Amino acid sequence: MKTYEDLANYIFPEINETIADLEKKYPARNLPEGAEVTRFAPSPTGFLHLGSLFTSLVAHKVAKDTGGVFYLRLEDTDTKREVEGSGDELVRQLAYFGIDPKEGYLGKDVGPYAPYKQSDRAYIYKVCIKELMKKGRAYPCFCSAEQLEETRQIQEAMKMIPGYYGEYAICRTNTPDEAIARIEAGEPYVIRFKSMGNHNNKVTFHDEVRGDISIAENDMDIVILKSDGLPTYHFAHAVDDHFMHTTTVIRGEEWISSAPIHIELFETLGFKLPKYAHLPVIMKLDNGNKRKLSKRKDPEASVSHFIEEGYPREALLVYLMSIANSNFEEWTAENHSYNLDEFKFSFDKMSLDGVLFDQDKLNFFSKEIIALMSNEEVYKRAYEWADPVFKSRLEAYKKESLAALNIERGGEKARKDYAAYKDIYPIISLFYKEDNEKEFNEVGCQFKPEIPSDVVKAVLEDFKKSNDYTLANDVWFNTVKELGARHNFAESGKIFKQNPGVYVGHVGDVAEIIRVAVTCRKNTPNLHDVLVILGKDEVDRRIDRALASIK
RNA sequence: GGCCCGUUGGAGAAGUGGCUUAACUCAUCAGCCUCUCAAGCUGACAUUCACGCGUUCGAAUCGCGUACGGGUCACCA
Repeated sequence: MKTYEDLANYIFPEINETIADLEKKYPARNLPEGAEVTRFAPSPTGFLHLGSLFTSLVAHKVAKDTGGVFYLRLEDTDTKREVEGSGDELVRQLAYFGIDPKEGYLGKDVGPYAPYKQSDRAYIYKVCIKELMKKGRAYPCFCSAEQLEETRQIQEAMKMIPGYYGEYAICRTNTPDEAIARIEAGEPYVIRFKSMGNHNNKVTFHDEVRGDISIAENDMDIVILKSDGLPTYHFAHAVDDHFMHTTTVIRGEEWISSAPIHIELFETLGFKLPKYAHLPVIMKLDNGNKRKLSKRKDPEASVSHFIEEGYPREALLVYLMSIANSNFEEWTAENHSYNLDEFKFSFDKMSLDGVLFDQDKLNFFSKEIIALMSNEEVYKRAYEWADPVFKSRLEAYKKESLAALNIERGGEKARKDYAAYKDIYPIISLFYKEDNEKEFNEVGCQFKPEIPSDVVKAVLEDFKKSNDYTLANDVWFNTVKELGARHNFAESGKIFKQNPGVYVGHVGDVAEIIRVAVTCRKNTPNLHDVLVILGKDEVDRRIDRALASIK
């Protein structure tokens, strides 16, 4: 007649340590009162999700604000879904956004509570499971997937709660002798937790963002060790967050419903329950319905999308913080700052329901942030982001590019042309000869059809002669007005409208003729700036080209 | 379907029983400014807080019910 102790020793002969030994190995952190230990615990199944960036931003911020520790733990227990190399990619992308854990799995283990990769922690989980088994709170289960599915169907037909619990947990009543015999016979098995909970009782826990939540107690004998020898999320969460001394578990709200499992696990293992903060998910509107951002359907679900589009890291962070704390936007206005480090985050300023991802708002913040940078900074960042063609232009036309990026930069009324680095090239390509040539060949110079071509010609020829680049903008523009007057253009749109039939057009039309001739576009930044940056020779060259094209 | 969470304008929200004729930001629309664009400025945009009933002298704020939305019910996290 074998005991559970015998069973535990039979299954885990190599485990000699106990939970008490682990406690000594991973002692409490030495941190001041109030310092929070948080973590980001992604599974390496693909690239960083926007929601994960959101969660890690908050976790990082909480640790930073309180002088605590933020670490990264890699939850790679699902070997089937694991994507090769995505763990390192995750770390890299996080770093791009300034979320740089000092501890954890950072390409390699860094810190005193290593290993930080769950697949390297099998031994630790087994120590805990062995102890649980000795107490009769864990047992091997031999039920096959088919068997499980069958009972689930029976339960559903009887309108019972589906799952492995109570009388349906058939393996929990196996004697240690039976269990050993079946293992000996080579039957595959998992280890389940023996729950003592009662579904009719409620368990209440405190959530940092939602307040008290009460849910039915857990009564499921959940799997804690899979047949591949790795733990399930629930068990790994309890063990790791305990031994790594996490003080606040920050995770998505999809975990709320499994909190009772975690609570029972912590209690049974004799671990102190951490604080919990369940964050709202980021959703999008799809045919009038809110739904969670999906990595497959929505490019914006993946953080790499924003990197590819060339959004400044600050923009995304500021946008996410505006979702995280409703008072953040007011704070930025009052303090004239987008510096997240100076802002104090708090859980009770967090919205409770899932927010819709708002591209317009992101663009708004991004335009503001780019407008606040120096032209050198924008140049540098655009260069880092650029594809080979844009890169080569930035190199070949460094002076012009910097000048173009400097047009109406700075001050309260700064231009806000760019929401992302990808917006820059299409606008400033007018300064690049090759691109302008291409544009000329494709669209030519589309002058206003109302203005006779001999007038256009005359204006351009006159402009070539009379234009003075050394004048300041307003003075220069007066010379344009005078030029217009010589060719019967009104000096303002108002005068033109008041005297129908008297003029060929007004200054605006004169400016447009020059603009179109020089840039092949109807919309550009301030003409004077454009001309000065291009320089007399290039402007004359383009005007001649335009003149030659007029029939 | 059970359980949990939520519901203030197109979006994010402030609001914690009288100060609310419901802040602020984005978007949208209109006007101004203006050489076009981008900005900037001014104004418009919820007589109403999902709906119903109730508590109260008084409710977006409290209670109950209904509806709707989201989450979750794996050897996935």
